[in-house]
Amino acid sequence: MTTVTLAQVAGIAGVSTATVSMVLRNRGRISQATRERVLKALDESGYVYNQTAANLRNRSSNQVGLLLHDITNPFYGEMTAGLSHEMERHEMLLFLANSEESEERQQKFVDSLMRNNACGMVLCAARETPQAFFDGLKRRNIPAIMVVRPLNDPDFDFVGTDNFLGTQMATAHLLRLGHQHIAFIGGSLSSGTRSQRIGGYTSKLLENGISPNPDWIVTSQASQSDGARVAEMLFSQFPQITAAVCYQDIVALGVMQALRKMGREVGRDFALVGFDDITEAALVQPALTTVSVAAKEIGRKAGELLFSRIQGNDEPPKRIILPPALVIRESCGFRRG
Amino acid sequence: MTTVTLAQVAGIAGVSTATVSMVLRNRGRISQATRERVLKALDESGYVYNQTAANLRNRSSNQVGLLLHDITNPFYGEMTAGLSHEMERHEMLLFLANSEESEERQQKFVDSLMRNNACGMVLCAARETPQAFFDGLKRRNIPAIMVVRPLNDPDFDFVGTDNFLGTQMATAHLLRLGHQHIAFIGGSLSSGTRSQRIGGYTSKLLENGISPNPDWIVTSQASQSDGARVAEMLFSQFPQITAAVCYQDIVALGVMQALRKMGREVGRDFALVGFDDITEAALVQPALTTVSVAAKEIGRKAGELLFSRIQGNDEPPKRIILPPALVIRESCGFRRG
DNA sequence: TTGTATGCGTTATCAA
DNA sequence: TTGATAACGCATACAA
Repeated sequence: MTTVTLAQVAGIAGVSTATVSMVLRNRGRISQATRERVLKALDESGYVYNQTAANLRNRSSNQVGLLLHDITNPFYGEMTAGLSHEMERHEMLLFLANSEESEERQQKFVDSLMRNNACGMVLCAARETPQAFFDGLKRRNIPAIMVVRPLNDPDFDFVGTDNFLGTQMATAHLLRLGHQHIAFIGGSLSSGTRSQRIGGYTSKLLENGISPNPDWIVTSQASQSDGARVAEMLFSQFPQITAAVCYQDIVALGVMQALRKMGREVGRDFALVGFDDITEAALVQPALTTVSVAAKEIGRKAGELLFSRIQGNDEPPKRIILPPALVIRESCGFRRG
Repeated sequence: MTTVTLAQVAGIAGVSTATVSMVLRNRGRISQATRERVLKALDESGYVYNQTAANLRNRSSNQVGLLLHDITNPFYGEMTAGLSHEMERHEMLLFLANSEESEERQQKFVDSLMRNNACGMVLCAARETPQAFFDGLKRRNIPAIMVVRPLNDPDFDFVGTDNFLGTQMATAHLLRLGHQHIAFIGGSLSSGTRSQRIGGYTSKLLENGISPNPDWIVTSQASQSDGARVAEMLFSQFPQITAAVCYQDIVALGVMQALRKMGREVGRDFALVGFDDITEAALVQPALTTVSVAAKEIGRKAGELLFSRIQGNDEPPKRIILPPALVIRESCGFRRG
């Protein structure tokens, strides 16, 4: 399979490379006759456009990067689908990398993007990413959109959800149903997202004259099993708790498991709200009431914004905060006495 | 941010571009003195290697593509993580695209990969992909590994799981527990994966002197609700059925629902086995016995194989079939009378 | 409307 | 051990 070049096509069509190039990109004025001749030669030769050469010549590219910390998390799967769809619309290619929360892998990916002349990126940075990483990014002067994980640095565009409002809605829902003893379960101490979610939870409690009990706010890893473990400890120590707002759906699923094991029935003896609205939330029994954050939409919006930046949009950094929605299913049951 | 080139670095170091290039890639013999001088210049200048130019010059690239039909499916998320990890080990970049089962999007992605001079790809093709697509791929003569969805074309490498063995194991398990009336529920008629799974089921029945009953093999969409619908019809017509092998866990969950509604208790009156080992399988009550497929491992193996092909390995096409594992939980109960 | 010639940033071949 | 220089395949001034 020898590679066919513009020059060879030009040879076949009996024109110059400039002409072929112009036909290819619909630029300049080409007579109908030669255009057809070129098109024919293009077709016959089995020519494949060499984007690499064009990129080098143009000092540009049509490749963007997406850095995630955990692609196996269904939430990010959804988000990726949204971004991917948006990028395809603009004929751009998407590089994917999974940092697995490693700062080193993350840095390697970004360096690789730079070497490959990517024209932009969407990042959900690893948890303990040092500021130096972001400073480096700014120096590079390449469009970069941060997603999902809240970031202090005001110099970056950001697309995410309103975590604070989300848990406010969840907590309000539980309060409306008559619950007074509401726990908050999940997330890790160093998570900014978690801070915001706890903020929504505590503020709504206080609004209703309930002072939050620090013992009822517990951390957990992002897994079902750890959610179960943590919940079991919590509920055996504080049996008076009748409801919980969970940091994530995955954790909520674990909490469900623990409650069942302890002989308590979710939806009757206990009310549970999750966060994320992953697919499983609708599938478990009882179906999980949760806060939906439109992961796909985050991806789409990030893609849209990134594309506009690549096109040269130099407005000041934006923060796009998508409103969450409470999806009421069965895990909170009905109003209590 | 003006881009620094090799030539500029060479200028600073007072050497030629050839020398800088050699230092950069540790090729040729360079004296310690000049090497250090070049390294220093490289560092001071903030030089960024231009992979695009190198690729053009070398007629090569370090970019591979991954085509999926549904990245939001957690199974493919896992697989992607496995592949991504493997690619990173080899300093390769991974392009991702989501066909959403559209043949057109799929073709566009592959074309785009060709234009961008990708050096290989991993594909899980859309369901109704015409043979022409695969033929086109072969003509391109670019390493392509097929994954997960079984393919008839023997010219491609394939990595997937042993669907046949999986349902054999599931069926054998039910037979061991004393069941004689075993149904097969789920999957769509056009699915090759389903054919294999049905093969495992029927062959194991026959091995045990039971002739499969076509009426007990029913299709279903990949949703809980359709699984429930289909199961209800089946069981009300054939109440003698005491066990079922399901095409997918999602379907099995629906079957559970139907059984419950009909007053039959899974794990006591009925034995159920799923396929996939999705997260919910461990969660439902009773927990679902299922066939587990190592998605991450499929990704890893596909990456390994792809890399070897890129390196020039031209052995005949391989079929890597990873063994599934039966995960025994509670949905089959214990041995029957 | 079309052709000529040059450069994008590397690498590799040859000389020196 | 190092330097000059010609590709790699395309795009675009500029000339014709």
